[in-house]
Amino acid sequence: MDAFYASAEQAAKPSLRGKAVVVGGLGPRGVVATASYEARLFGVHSAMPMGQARRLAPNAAYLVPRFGLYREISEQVMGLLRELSPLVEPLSLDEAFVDLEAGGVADDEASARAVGERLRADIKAVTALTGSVGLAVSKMLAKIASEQAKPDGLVLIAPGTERALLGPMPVRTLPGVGPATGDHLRRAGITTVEEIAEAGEDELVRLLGKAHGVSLYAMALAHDERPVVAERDTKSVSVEDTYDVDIHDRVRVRAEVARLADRCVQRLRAAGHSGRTIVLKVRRFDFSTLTRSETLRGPTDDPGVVREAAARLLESVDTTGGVRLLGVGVTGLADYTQEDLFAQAAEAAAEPTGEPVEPVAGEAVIGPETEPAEAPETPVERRWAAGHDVRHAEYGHGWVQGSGLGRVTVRFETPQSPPGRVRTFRTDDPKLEPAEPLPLVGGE
DNA sequence: TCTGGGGTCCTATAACCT
DNA sequence: TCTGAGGTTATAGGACCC
Repeated sequence: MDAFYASAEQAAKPSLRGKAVVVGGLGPRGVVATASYEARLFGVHSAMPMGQARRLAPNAAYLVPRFGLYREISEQVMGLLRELSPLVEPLSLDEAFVDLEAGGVADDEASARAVGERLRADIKAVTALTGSVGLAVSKMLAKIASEQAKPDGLVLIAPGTERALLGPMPVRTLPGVGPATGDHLRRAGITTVEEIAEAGEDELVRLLGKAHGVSLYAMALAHDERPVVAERDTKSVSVEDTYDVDIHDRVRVRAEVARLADRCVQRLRAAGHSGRTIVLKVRRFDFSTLTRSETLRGPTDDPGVVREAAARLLESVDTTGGVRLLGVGVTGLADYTQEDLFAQAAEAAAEPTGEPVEPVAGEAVIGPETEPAEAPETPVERRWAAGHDVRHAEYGHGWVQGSGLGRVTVRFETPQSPPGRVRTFRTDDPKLEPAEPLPLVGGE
């Protein structure tokens, strides 16, 4: 999908069509998730700090991501892909590989092109959004083709032309070459795919290590036999938060870790998993990041157990100087089964820990004397997140354009309406309530 | 106003086992 | 008994991807 989050917001909000739209974290430490093509003209791009984006494009619309909406659209598109082949490998909400050969829908260039164009038309009809299609003999080349096809296009790499096409491209084109590997190669005088091929496998292994060297050399020769894999099992579940202001208070750090552990377990359970290894992640004030992990004797999905392990891990970390991010994760996942529970209970009974599980009381732990004046509590008013849908008793459906100082500004429009009017209300206006996103297509 | 959140995979090292 | 080769696990860190 093209500029997926931003395009979805433009489809939902007629007044934003043709305008610069930036979707991402709006806090002081937010980064850009997606910029619309209009915003990209100002130099805004993914992963850029929001502050920088605002300097480059001060008049763009800045919105918080709405994953629920994106997930619904994603499922519609993945459904269309599965009509083409059982072998569909999603890479993210907005990207997937499809093995057309396995689907029996394309066996030559012309039929592949026809399938691709029909798919693009179907995506547009079903979602009101544009998608791009890359067609080639391997995953790597299909991906490169789809990048070239964006926005709203289709590119087919004809068999036999791969090496010639790849040769002059920068090394960063190849999957697995990021900033670090790119620098590494550049220092060795290698800047194009051609030069990787000329360097030879031995040289690449010497530069980058065994696995990376071998695979990169193969990619440079356009050799990529990786199969399209439909269902890949989840290997880990984690949650993390970056704080608007570094946390110095150790008591507060402990409370946050307990909160994150609970959230992580919620997600773990929702996915029907339990896990054996607990991981704590700490990013300090200077952006240095460290992880600590502990492997239990058996898998768990017990919040108390995860909380305790995370708390233990925290005790081995020095947080003086302040903490910017905390995270808690679980790996070594097992399917949640009744046996696991019994085994766990038996183990717990057989292995006295010496102290009972101390429930962490979240907010209650934070007393005024432990909380320096650095983080003023936001008043207990309703939060109106920029971009979220609302309904007003008189004016109907709209979305939050901005809020602050006890006021919230709403634009009243729907995916099918013309661009709408803006009105401002008090944040506690009883006629205003949060609403679900409306369908982008087919709404009356 | 520098730098999110959710993942995957690879590497190195140490401990332990055979 | 000592030494070594080689496997598996646990742990920590880093690169990369969207």
